[in-house]
Amino acid sequence: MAKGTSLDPARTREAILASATRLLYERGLDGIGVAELCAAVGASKETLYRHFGSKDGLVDAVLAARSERVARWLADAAEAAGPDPAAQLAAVFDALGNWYAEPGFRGCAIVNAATQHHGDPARAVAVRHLDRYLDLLTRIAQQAGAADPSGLARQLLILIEGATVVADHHETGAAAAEYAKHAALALLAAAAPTERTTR
Amino acid sequence: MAKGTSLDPARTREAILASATRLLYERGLDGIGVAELCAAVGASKETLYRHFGSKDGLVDAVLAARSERVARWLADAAEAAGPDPAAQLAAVFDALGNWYAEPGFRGCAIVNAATQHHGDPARAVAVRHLDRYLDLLTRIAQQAGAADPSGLARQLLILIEGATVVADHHETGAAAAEYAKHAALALLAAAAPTERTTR
DNA sequence: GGAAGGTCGAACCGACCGGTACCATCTCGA
DNA sequence: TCGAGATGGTACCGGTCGGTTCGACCTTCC
Repeated sequence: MAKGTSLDPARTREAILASATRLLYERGLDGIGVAELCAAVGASKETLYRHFGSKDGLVDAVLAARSERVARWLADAAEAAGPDPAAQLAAVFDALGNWYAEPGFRGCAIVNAATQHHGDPARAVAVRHLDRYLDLLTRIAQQAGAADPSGLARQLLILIEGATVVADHHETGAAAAEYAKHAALALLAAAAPTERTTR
Repeated sequence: MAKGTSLDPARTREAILASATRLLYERGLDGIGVAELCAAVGASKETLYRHFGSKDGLVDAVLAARSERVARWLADAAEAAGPDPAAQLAAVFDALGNWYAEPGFRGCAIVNAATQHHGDPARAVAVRHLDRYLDLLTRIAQQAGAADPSGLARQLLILIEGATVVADHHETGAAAAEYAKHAALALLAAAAPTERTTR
């Protein structure tokens, strides 16, 4: 990018955001400095600091955008599986499995960030992120006619996060997602003994 | 500790190890420097570097010792519950729940370390740590007469790690452990339909 | 044409990092 | 009594960090 070649300040902001999202995920929040971040995106530090105020501000923006994107991606995967709750749940874990198998997979960026910067505001983003997951899972549990949709959703959330951790630190590829999927379907079947959906 | 007051070099090493274990867990691997670490334990940097060679060497020693301690703690909890596999599994998650409820709980130190320093050797320690968990869980699954003990153990591992993550980043206290325990017992019952153990 | 504003590139700042070197001090065993 | 060894304290090193500032440049709009 040439010196004053700015088609749009918003465009610059998005370019920084996209590059930072990738690099902060690959290297960790403390694994890359502002200087290198700027060099990678081709922006100057002044530009970055005018758009985001500080490195923490940039991290916040990255995490918030990523949380929203990931939650929508999972919800779309569930919706695309049709009306059957079991199929929706299977689709969620299949989507997770594809994610785990991607070459650059490093666990959940939001959870990782909350682990690295254990205080605020990364923690708040993580809580909100898991709440988004719970919303989706609770909806599926309700559609399945579970006796305790909220409780089942929390169990399913534990399976999702556990599979993500195990896929990152122990298994390779989608194996963890497969185990978690079978566990999730077993729990769903046990919680909603009737075969038909509530409708 | 006064200047030359050294009862035993091994004692000094253990003191550094204990203090570093606590502080590195509370603040994160990159959240505390060698200087502050030394000040906290009352040792000089020269002493620390003579015992551990480098900060990474200290971290390795801390993680290895912690992994062994935690694995033994969980195995003891299971053993203390008697011969019934379901009771052993319940005891494991109850122990986890007590851990989650402790004031300074910050997730699994080994997994956190592997997340922060994603490369070696923290990753190797994490793999070994999860293998220790798998050993215990496989043993329980076998005693329960599960058709696929290894597969069930992997599902249970996912529940443990998921509960730990959720307890750290979303729930408070032992709630996550309770949900995970009920899920684990349901999976165990489904995998080993006969009520009696294989013996 | 000219002012305004976004941008790059680089220099710079103070703080902190991991790691090394040196020395006075203390304990212990010969 | 005296030397050997472990230690605490301190100063220091090169490097990197997040963040600020400044000047030159380019584009856009009036």
